[in-house]
Amino acid sequence: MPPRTPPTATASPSGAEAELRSSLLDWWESHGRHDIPWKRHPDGSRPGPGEPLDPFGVWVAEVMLQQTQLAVVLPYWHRWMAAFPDLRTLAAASEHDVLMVWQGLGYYARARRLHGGAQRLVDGEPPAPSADRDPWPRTLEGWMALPGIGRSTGGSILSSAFDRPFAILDGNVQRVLARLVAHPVAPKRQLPHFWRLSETLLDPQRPRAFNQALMDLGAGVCTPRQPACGACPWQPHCAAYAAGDPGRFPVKDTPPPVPFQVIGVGVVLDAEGRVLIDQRLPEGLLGGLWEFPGGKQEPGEAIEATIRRELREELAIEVTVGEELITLEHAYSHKRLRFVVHLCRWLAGEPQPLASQEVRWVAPQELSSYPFPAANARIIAALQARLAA
DNA sequence: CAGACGTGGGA
DNA sequence: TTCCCAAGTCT
Repeated sequence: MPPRTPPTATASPSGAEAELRSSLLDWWESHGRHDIPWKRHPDGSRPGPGEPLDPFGVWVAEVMLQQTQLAVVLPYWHRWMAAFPDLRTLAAASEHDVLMVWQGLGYYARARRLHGGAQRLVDGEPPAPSADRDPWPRTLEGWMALPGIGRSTGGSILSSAFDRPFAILDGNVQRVLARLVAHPVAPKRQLPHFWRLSETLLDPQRPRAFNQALMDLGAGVCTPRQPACGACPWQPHCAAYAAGDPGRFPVKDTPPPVPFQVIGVGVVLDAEGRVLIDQRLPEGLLGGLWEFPGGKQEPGEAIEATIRRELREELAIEVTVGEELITLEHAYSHKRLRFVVHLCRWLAGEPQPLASQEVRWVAPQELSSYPFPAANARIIAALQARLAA
């Protein structure tokens, strides 16, 4: 039987919304994710309507979840909460320790902003007569004033931690709503429209459950490819389903081409067998992480010459470029790189941080106490294997 | 507004 | 293999 309800979630008054809310929440009760640790009390019980959850755990989770799937976040969240169980612990931590725990999760500005936000919240507390003053914002403006918190993450935190009625608009919600109304334009081009839609649908009586249900629907049923429309509580109301091709929505813009570059990397060893690493500048790509030095190959340049030149320009050292250790390719969101890594022998010059925050000679077994990006972790593995042989 | 900003998983 | 993309924010 074809869908009977036209795509009028926005236009029609409360009747259609009530049906959408109740059908979604009924579905969620039996098919949603109810085992998410930051959405439960410390004793494991589910929070009742209006009951607050630990805002710190929710905040950490929602930042980790930006552009990152739940399954990837879970182990990081557990490690993070073990290392920094509360706001004050995080605020007092060093950026080095913060990046160590975040290492491998990507988008490292999130970690720096979370750290900075914690320090701001702690500093914002008045000096101490009441040591247990609640530092947590209760308004969207309050959360969005923190670094790394936009409207969607702010709404997620307020609805999740405090069960307050604030809408969300992540990728899941954009996709679900775009299909529900068969929207003909890419959501990112008309965000205000989608925000209004999300706000209109939000159940003001159960905002925490509704928002979570919407995300669970997008993550598990209304998936990007091959949505499971047969399992969807909104199938009778879905304009994309009625149109016969839900996979056509949301409409997407053509992505820009990603540039490709070859990077020459030197694993420089001195006479004592120590290896040279540098800490990247605090902002930008992989900001604050450590790495093996190197740089872009220029047109017509041999890779050994690239490595010699980059180490001269960025560290003011002279090296002999030896055998290849490993070559690996790595795709970032906006570029693809091939790292050609050679073992090098240090010849002369005290290393200077000309293009980095700091340079340091370390024993190979000490590398595990520095935060490295994923591509460099593979270089470390190759180095350890080589040294063991 | 368009581009920067990571990584791992799935088809 | 290659491509897509996932619980976005900042500039």
